[in-house]
Amino acid sequence: MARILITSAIPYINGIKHLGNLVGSQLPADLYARYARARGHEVMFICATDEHGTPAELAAAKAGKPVAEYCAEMYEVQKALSDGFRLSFDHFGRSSSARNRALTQHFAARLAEAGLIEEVTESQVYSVADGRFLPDRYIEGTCPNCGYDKARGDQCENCTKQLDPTDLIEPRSAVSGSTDLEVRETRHLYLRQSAMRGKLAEWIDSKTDWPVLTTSIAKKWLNDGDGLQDRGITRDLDWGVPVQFDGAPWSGMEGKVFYVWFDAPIEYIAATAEWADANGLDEAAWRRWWRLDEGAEDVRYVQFMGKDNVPFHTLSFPATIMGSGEPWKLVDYIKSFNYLNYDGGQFSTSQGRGVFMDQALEILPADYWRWWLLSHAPENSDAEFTWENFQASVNKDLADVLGNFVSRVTKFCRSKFGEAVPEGGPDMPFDAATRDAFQGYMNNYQRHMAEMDIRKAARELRAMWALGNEWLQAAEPWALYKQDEDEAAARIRWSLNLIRFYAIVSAPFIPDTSDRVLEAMNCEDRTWPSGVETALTALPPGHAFTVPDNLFRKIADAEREDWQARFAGQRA
RNA sequence: GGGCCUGUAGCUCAAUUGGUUAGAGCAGAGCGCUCAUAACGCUUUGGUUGGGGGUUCGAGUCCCUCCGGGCCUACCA
Repeated sequence: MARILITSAIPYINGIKHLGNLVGSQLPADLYARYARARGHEVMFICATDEHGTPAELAAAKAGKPVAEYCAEMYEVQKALSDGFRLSFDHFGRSSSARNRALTQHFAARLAEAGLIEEVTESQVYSVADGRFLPDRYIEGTCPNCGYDKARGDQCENCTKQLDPTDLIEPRSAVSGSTDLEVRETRHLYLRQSAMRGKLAEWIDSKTDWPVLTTSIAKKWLNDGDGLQDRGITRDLDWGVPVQFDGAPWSGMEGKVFYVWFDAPIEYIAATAEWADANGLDEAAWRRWWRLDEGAEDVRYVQFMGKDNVPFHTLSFPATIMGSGEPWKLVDYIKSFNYLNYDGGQFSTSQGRGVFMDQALEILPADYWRWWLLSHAPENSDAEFTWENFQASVNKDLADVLGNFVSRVTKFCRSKFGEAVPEGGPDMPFDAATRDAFQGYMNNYQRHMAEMDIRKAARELRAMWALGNEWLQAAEPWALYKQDEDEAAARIRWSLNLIRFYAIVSAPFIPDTSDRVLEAMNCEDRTWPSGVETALTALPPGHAFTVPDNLFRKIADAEREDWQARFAGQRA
C-alpha cells in the first residue's frame, strides 16, 4: 500500500482535443491510476483545464464571448468528454480557479523573496488595432530569407529560418490583419532559472530511471548554448492570474498576468486543493499530498505528458518548486509520450484532420478507443492511427478473442446447465502447464503496469484472453458433456470464473466492459486476484449469472470506409 | 544550422542492454473443432534488421558514413 499522486498534463481550453492529445497524457495516466487503485494503493489523480494565455482570449473573441464565459463553457465540454472516456480523475479542475490564483501569487512572492525574480524591460510588438501585445507567432509577414508571404514572427514555416518579428517585411497582425503595429517597451518579471541550473542539473542527473525522451530534452535545455536561460513569467494580457496583488513584492505591474506556463503546473497543486474544497475537506486533506512537512514524504508523484511538455515539467516547474524554498513535493517519475499521427500525417485541429474526442464517442463506445489507443501508445516513437489497424485490432482483440470467449462460455452454460455456475467434478482448475502459463502472463502484466510499459502490458493482457480460448478448445466441454457431465461442468465453472477474472484485470483498459461483465456475472467483489488459480474458484457452484449481450460489435468494412472519408480533413 | 529520437516480416511492434538458429500479433496458406459474434484451436509461408564500411571470438544492439522519417530549438500551449 503506497500513496501515489498522479497528474496528467492539463489540456488547453481552446477546443476539443483529438485522440493524439488523449493518448499522450490523460489516457495512460488514467490507466495507471485505475491500476494503482485496483492494487489497493491510495491514489490522487488530478487533471484540469489550462485556461490562460493568448489563444484562449482569441478563441473567446472569435466566439463572440467574454473569455471567462467562453472558458466556463469549454470547461464543461471538456469535462463531459473526460467523463465520456471514463477518465477517473479525483478532480478535474480549472487553472482559472481562485485556488490557483492564490498559489501562483504565493509562489511568485516566495521566488521574489529568494532573489529569483528579476524585472526586465523589453521591447515587444503592439497591435494598435487589436489593442494588445502580440506574441511573435501572431505576427505574419514576408520572410526576408525566402520571400514566403505567410512567415510567422518566430520562424518561417517555409524555409524554417528563425526570425524576429522585426525581421518581417510588411508585418501584420495574424489576429486582425492590421499593419498598424508598433514596438513598445514593456516590463516583465523573469524567473532566474539560470541561477538554479546547477541544482536542476544535479536533480535531473539523479533520475537515472527516467525515459530517455524525458531526460534528453531536459539536458538539452540545461546545456545548450549558454545553458538554461531565464524565462519571462508574465505577459501583457487581461485573462490570467494578476501579477500585481496585495503583498506583491514588486510594483507597477498592474494590468499584467502571469505567463500561462508559470501558472499551469501550479494548477496541479491548486486542483488538489479544489478537490478538497469540492469534498468539504480541510486544508490538511490536500496538503498531505503536496507538502513534505505535512505528510507527503511517503507520496510517489508521477506525471504523464506529451514530449512537447517536457521542458516545463523537468525545468520550469521544478525551478518554481525548488526556488520557493518551501518543502513542496517534486515529481518522482515523468512518463512522456511521442505523438500519435493520423493516417500518414498529423492530426490537425485547423483542418479537422483526424478523430476528435467528441466524434470518437459518437462513433463507438469509449472502451473501443481506450483499447486501441493504449495498446498502441506512442511510447518509443511516434505511432500512427489507421482505420484498417483500428478495425483489425478492435474486431480481433475485443470482439473475437475476449468478447467471443465470454459469449461461448455463458451461452454454452445456459443451454446445458442453466444460468448458474454448475457444480460437480474436480475443484482444481487447469493442468500445471496452463496454470503456469497463466501465472506467467499475469506476473508480466503486473510488472509492466507497475513500470508503465503500456504496450507490453496490453500484450500480456491479450495473451491471457487468448489463453482462455486455447485452453477451452483443448478442454472441449461441448464434447465432454456427452460422456462425463461432471467433468464438463467443472470446466465450465472454471471458464465462468475466468470471465470474472478477465473483467477484474482488464478493468484499467476497458472499465465499462468490465462493469458490464461483472454485473452479468452477478459479482460485486472486484478484489485484485492474488493468484490465477485461487481466483478461479471465486464464483461457487450455484452462483447465478446472466448471459450478457455481446460485449463488442465488429466494425464492418463499409463503415470503416465511411469514417475514413469523413475524417480525412476539412471539418466544418 | 544544431541537438535528440527513429528505421527489424506485407502491417503494428518485440528482442533480458554485445551472446546460440532475430521473435509475437494481424494479414496470407493448410488442417481441425462446431460451444460461440463465420467466432475458436493447431500447423505453416514470410526478414541480407534502410545502404555501405569498421571494432569484436561474436553486432539488430557499439563506432564512422550515406539515405529516409519524426520531434525540439526557449514569445503557441
